[in-house]
Amino acid sequence: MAHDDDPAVYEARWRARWARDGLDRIDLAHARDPYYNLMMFPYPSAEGLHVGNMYAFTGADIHGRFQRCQGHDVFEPIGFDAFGIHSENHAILVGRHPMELVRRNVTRFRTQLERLGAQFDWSKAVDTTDPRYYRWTQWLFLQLWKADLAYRATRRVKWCPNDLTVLADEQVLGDGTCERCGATVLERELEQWFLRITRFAERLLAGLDALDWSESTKLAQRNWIGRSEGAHIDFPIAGEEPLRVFTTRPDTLFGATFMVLAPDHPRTVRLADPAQRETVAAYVARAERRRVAGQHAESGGPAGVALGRTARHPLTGAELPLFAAEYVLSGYGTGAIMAVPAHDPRDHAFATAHGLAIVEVVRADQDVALAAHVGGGVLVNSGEFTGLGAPDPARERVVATLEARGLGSREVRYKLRDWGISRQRYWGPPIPVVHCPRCGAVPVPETELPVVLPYVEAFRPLGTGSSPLAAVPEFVNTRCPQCGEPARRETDVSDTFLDSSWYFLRYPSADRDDVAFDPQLTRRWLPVDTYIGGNEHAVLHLLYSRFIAMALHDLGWLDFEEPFTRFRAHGMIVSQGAKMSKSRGNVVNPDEYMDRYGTDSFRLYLMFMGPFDEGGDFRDRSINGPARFLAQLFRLLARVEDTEEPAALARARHLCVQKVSADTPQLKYNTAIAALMTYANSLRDHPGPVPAQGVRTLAQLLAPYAPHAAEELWHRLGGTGSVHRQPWPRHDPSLLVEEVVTVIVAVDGRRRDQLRVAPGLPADELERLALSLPRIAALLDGHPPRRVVVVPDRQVNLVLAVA
RNA sequence: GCCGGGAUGGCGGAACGGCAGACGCAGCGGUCUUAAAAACCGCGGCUCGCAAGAGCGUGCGGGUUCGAGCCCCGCUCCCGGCACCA
Repeated sequence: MAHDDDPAVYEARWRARWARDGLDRIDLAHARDPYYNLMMFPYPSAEGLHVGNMYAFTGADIHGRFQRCQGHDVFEPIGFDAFGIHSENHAILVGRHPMELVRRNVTRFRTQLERLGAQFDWSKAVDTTDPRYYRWTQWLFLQLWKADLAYRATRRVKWCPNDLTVLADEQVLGDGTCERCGATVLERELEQWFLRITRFAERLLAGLDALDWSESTKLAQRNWIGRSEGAHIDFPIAGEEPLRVFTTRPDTLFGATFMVLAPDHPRTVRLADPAQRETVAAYVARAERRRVAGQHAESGGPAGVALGRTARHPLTGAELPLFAAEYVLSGYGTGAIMAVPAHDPRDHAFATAHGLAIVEVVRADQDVALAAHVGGGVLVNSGEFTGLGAPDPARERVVATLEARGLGSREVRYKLRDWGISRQRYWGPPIPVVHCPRCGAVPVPETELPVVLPYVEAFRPLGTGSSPLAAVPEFVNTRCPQCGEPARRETDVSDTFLDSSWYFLRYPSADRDDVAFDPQLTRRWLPVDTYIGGNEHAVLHLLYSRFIAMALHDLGWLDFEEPFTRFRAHGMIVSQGAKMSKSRGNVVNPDEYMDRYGTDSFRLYLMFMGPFDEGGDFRDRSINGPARFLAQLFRLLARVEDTEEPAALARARHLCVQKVSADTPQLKYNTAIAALMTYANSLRDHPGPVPAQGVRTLAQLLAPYAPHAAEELWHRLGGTGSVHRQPWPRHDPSLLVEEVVTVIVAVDGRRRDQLRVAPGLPADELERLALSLPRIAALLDGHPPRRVVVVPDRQVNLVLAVA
C-alpha cells in the first residue's frame, strides 16, 4: 500500500527529479571550489552489486555529500573496471563472450548504483573496456616506453597453470597459489613487457611520509617496497671473479665463516669443484623443482650442498667454504651471502647442521654456539674494529675500509620488482606494439590508436604462452609502422592494473576524445582530495597509481607527483563472522533489503553498524532500527508547528549539529547517526508541538546519510530548492552550556553521592558542598580528607586512604 | 616468525584519564486494538537486598595514578598483512 511516507514512493521520485535537474553534474571547467571525491571503481561482476560495494560507496558518498554541503563543488565520478581475468574466467565458465557479458553486467550495475542514491556524475562515467578509454591506456604505455620506463625482457615469471597466464608477483599468495583460482603457481621463461617501477622505489617510499593516508596502508607499501640499507662485498676466489654478496650487517664481516649461493645462482654449478659438480647439479635440480612448486626446505636445515671450493675473506684472508642452499634466494640481493652463524639464525641453523665454525663478533650475553645473537653490542674478534659499537658505528667504519680498498661499497636494496604487465589472455587492451623482423619492436603511432581488441569467438587461453589473439591472422598480420614491411602485432594484452592505474586522471576528461586528460581540467581537479577504498589494494593499485603519476609528472604531463592527497581504507563487511562467499552461502543480496526497507534505511544501517574503517557483521534484523528512525521523523511532521523553540530543545539541536558536523568529516558515521537519533528522540519526547526548525535541521544533517528522506522532509516542511544545496547548519557554542551539571562525589575513588549544581563553580566551592553532604559527612566521620581532587563540573574525589 | 588492528551486556557498538554500557537490535512487562501488526510507556551487566543501598564487573596477570576500558610492563586468543629479503 503505497503512501507518501513510503520510501518506495518518494525515493524513486527524488532520484528522477535530481537526474532531471542535473543536481549531481557540475561544471568542471568553471567550478570555483573543486573537491575531488574518489572511490574505487567496481569490477562489474555477474553477481551484481555486492553489499561490500554498497558499504564502500555509501561511506564515500556520505563524505562527498558532506563536502558539498560545506560549499565545495564536489566531483564524484564512478566507472567500471571491466577488463581482466575475473570477467574472462566467468565468460569461459558460462560459455558466453566477455564483450556480451560485460555489457550486460555494466547495465545491471548501473541500475543498482543509481538506486544507491549517490551523487555520481554519470556524465563522466568510464568503462575501461571501451576503446575510447583503452585507447589512452595504450597511449600511456607508449609514453612510458618513450621515456624508457617500459622494456621487454625474458624473465622467469609466475605462471598459473589453470588460468594459463602470467601473474604479477602481487597476484601470487604467500603459499605459492594463484590469488584468482588457488592453483599452485609455476614458473616459465617468457618475453614480457615490464614497467620500471623500481626506478621510483626511493620516491615511492619517501613520498609516503607526507601523505594523509591510513597508517596501515602506508606501512603495507613500505614493507612491499622493502628498502634495506647495507653494502655489497666482494670475496675473492682463486682463479675466478670474486663472489659478490649483499649484507645489511657489514659490521659482522669478521664473523663470516662460510658463504652460501642460491641454488639457481648463475655461478653455483660453475663454481663447484669438478669432483662435486654432479652432486651439486643434482641438488640444484631438486631445489629447482621444489622452488617452482612453491615449497621450500626448512630454513638453514641440512638442505644444501658444499661446492668443494673456498673464497677468501676480504680482510682476514681466511678460507671460507662455499655452499649452495635453498634458504638463499636468487631474487634478492646478489643471490649469494656471507654467512655469519653467530649473528643470524638461518646461518646458525645451517652451520650447526653442517658442523661449520661459529665465531662471535658482537659480544652476546648467551652462548652463540647454541643460538644466534641478532641484536647489537660491542665488536669482538674483529681486528682493527674490535671495541666499536655494532651495528653502528661499526657498519660505517667497515664499509669505509672496504670502499678504500675497492672490496665493497655501500648499497641500498629494495624488495620491489619491476611490474610485468604482459598477459597472454584475450580480455584486456592489446599492447600497442608491432614486431618487425627488420626494425624490432616498434610502437604503434599514437594517431593509429586504439589498437582495437577484435571480437574473437575463440577467446579461451591457448596455454602456449601466447594470447588467443596470436591465432587471429587478421589481427596479427600488419605492416611495420616504420619501414612498411610485413610485421606481426604484439598479441599480449596488458594487466588490468594498468587500466586502473590512471582512471582517476580520465574521469574529468571522460567525454574528450582528443586527449587522455585535459591539462586545464587536470590542474583544477587533481590530485584527488579524498580517496576511499579497500585496503586489499594497499600495495597493488595504490602503488601502481602513484608510480604512474610520478612517471607522468616527470614527463611533464602532471604538475603533481602524488595522485591521492588523502586515502582512507574502509572496513570489510562480513556475514556470520566470515567473509561473504557463495561457497559459504552467507552472501547478502542488497536488493532484497532495499526493496523491503528502502535505500536510505539500508544506507543508514550499513553506516550505523560500526566504525566505517572497521567494517562489521551484517545482521539483517538490526536494519529495523534505522527504518524505525526514519519513520519516526515522518511522524514528527504531524506535530510540527512554527513555534518558538524551547531552550532545552534548542540546546539538544545545537548539540546534534555539533556532533554530526564533527563526526562526519572524520568518517565516524556510526556516532553521527546515533546523535541524529538522540535528537530525534528528544523531539519525539517533547510534549507539545515540535518546532519546525528542529525537523528542518534534522533534514539537513541527515542529507548526506539518507539523501531521499532528507529531501522529502525538507519539502514537506515547505523548503525550496534542494536540501542538498542548503548551507550546512552551524551550532552556537553558547547554547551548549548546561544549566545544571551533575558532579560526582567520590571517597577514595568510589562514587558515594552526587551534587546537582550550576556549571562553573570554583573548586573550593565544590569541595565545600561535597563535604556538607550528609552521606559524605557520615563516611568521613569527622576526619578531614588527606587530599581533595576536584575536576570542575565533573567530580570531587575525597582521599582518605594513605597512599 | 615479523608488522598492524582488536577483545566492553544476549547482539552491533559508545565512552577529552573523571557516573562504563550512549545509540540501536533482540527480549520481557504494559497501553491501544475484537485480534494482530504498527505506535506509545516501562524494565533490563552480575550478586545480595522488600527497599535504601552494598559488593563485583571492559580477555588474563602485574604496575603507574586521588582516579584506568583508556597509560606502562608481561601474557592469551581473534582478525588482517608480510614472510628464508641476508
